Amino acid sequence: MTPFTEKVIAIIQRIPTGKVMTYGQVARHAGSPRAARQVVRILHSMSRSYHLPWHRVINAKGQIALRDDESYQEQRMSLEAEGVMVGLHGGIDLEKYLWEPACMEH
DNA sequence: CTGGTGACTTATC
DNA sequence: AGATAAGCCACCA
Repeated sequence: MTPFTEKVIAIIQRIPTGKVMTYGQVARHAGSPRAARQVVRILHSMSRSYHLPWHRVINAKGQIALRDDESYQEQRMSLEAEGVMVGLHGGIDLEKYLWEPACMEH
């Protein structure tokens, strides 16, 4: 287990219910602003082994990263169950649901 | 070490 | 605004 992976896991586990984070944010808080893609790989690898709320992690466009897929429906359902309103295109109000661990942007 | 990869991100058309 | 291209980083074979 690498430090970066541990950080990413820790950050994702700290996402509160009803909130979401973008891959870029997770990567930035993990120490590597450009490692969003690596975050994706970690989610793929760890989500099945660890108890990670991967459905609370979305892309920078504020939409569910997955396309029309079973996993997409599952993620969308999970988010709605937590109070996050998801549009037909997986659109999510980042202004409302985006969560920043330290709120250092403002 | 080299190359491949990925649920991304940003910049250009 | 939607599509394309290139960049980017950590991990793995």
